[in-house]
Amino acid sequence: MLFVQQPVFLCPVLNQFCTCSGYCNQLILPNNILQLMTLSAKTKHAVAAALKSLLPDAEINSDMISINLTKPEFTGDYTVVLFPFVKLLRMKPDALGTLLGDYLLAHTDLYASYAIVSGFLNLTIKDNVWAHFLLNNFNDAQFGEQRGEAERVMIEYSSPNTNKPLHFGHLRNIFLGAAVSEILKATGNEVIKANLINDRGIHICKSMIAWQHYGNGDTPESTGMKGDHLVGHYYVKFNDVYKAQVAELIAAGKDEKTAEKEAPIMLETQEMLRKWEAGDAETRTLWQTMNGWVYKGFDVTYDKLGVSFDKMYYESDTYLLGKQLVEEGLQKGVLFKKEDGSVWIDLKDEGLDEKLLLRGDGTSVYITQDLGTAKLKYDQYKLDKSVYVIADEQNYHMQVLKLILKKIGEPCADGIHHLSYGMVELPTGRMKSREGTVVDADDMANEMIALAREQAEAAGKTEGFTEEELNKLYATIGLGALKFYLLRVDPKKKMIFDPKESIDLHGFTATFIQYAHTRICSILRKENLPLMPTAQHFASFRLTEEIAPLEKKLILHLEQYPSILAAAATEFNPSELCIYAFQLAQMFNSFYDVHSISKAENEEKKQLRIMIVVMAASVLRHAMHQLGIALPEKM
RNA sequence: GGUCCGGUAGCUCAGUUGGAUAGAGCAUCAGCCUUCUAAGCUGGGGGUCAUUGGUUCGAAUCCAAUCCGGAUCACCA
Repeated sequence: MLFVQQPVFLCPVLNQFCTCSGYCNQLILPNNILQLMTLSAKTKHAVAAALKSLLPDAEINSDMISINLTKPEFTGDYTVVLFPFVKLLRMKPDALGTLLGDYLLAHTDLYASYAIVSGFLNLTIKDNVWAHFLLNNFNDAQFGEQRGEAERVMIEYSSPNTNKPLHFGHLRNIFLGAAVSEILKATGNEVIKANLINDRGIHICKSMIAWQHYGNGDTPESTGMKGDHLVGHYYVKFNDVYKAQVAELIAAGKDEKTAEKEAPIMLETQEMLRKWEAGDAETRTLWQTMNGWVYKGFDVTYDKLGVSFDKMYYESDTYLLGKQLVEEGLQKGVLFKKEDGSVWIDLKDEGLDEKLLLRGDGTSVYITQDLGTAKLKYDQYKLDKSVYVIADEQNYHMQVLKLILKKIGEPCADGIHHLSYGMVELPTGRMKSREGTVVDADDMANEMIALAREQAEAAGKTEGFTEEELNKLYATIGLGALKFYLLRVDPKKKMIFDPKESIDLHGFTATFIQYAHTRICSILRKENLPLMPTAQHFASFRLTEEIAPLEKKLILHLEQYPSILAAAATEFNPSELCIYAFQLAQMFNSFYDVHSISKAENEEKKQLRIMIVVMAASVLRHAMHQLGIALPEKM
């Protein structure tokens, strides 16, 4: 089995870390090293070595060598941009290109031909290099994965409040966190998936108060409602009552601020929070009961979405942490105390403001507990990295958090990374659960599954399935479409979702990719082959004919997968895999339309094409698996 | 007001450290099912890359200014 290694060798030609293992001074690399490098990397090395040999005096650094995929309208596979050298070497692009092209052809075994078009050297890779690549990798289910120095990474995501059900915006967070976890695992890291539940505070008490007053003893069992939805219902109820009371007080002559402070239900809620903090038995029991309902509801949703966690943190356990860190900071002189006893940090030198860390009465604020939790995580797991999947509205908060830890001298500071994502908005603006303008996560999932059913039935695709198989299939398609829809966009961009328009099952979607996969499965069934045929099946394969353009396009794209996966990992960006997989499926569909496998021109073509589609299906499965999307064999 | 993020086709989005004539999907129009699954394929129309200036062989990409949208700057969480 072949794995792309972590770049750990300092390459003498490129003067940077890469996979060449230091062999690249020699133009012909040892076979075992060659196999580990992508053709793009090999080409970069070959060009570097060629320039060094041809023009030993020229000062050429690796940044100047830019290797791109050749644009489809030109002949070639990889393109070397010649302009950066032109000025330095005082040579015309064509002359340099010829020199370089001839040298590469004479001294390496990779290129069949070259062409120079207005300053670009287009290199065509030999067909047998592609054939080798296929034979070596076509049935490697782990193609693209890395086994390097693993880092231990915690990824915190989801992190819900226990006063309402999950909504569409949470789904983006959950899918991002789950996908990034898988991507980091596939690139050689040890991943701990964590969920920090916000289970206490005034907002939790709001649903509790409303339930006490208006709940009539309702339970999930008595009403048949999912626990999180039942509790969420009373959260909305609280706000309705609160608004009415405030309006009443204003009508009675109070100003708005006073009215908001003095609304009876708000006073009751604050009293309840005080009782909770004092450990009042009755309050705690109610709190546990209602949170229990919510957790049961969340479990159902997480289970349906196919996500899980390795470690749960509860804010009721962690909210008192962090005070000790503040003490340390005071002793070190990093923090200071104001006259009223409150503790602050001065971040003006960093372009920020002063920030409060402890109130005058010694109680914590939001960021205090986050400081403590960051340290707790680090101490428990000795993390190299700690990733927080949190919406971009908290960019400032996370920046301050990291800065404070750094100033206090906590070792956990360096590993903290905020995976910031844009909010999902409705055409009318932000979703507000208080106002009931949310798209519920459970509803959304169910609607997507129903849509999958509707479209399958309309297309007459239900034959040959049992009812059970169909239900499973609709879930795979519907949830796949939902995940893909939320993951295909660059995380940092905000999204607008219009509930009136359903999520599409055509075009740039998971369904499109799933469909391409089922077509490949269908081909293999017809050929009586398993999804992963053995290498022996192709033992007699010899390439004698030219590889057709649509065949080559697929092979070339497959060869890119390891670098795409690696980029998705370093940038914490699953959307790169979405785009990659969609393009691969697209290329397959075009290929499929033109080249038959069952009726291939000859046995050689048949074998070549089978290797291509087997590998395409395998890479599609791998890429989609990272996103939590399954690919059915039939649909 | 300070800081940060964004502005690319009617809509939703791609566009690697600056590279060739700015690309997909949706929508729209025109074709393609006796042939491995048409949830598919092929083609057409559709662009002042917010604006202006700069940097250079070359700018959607880098710099500056301006305009528009959003987030944030609490002894809330």
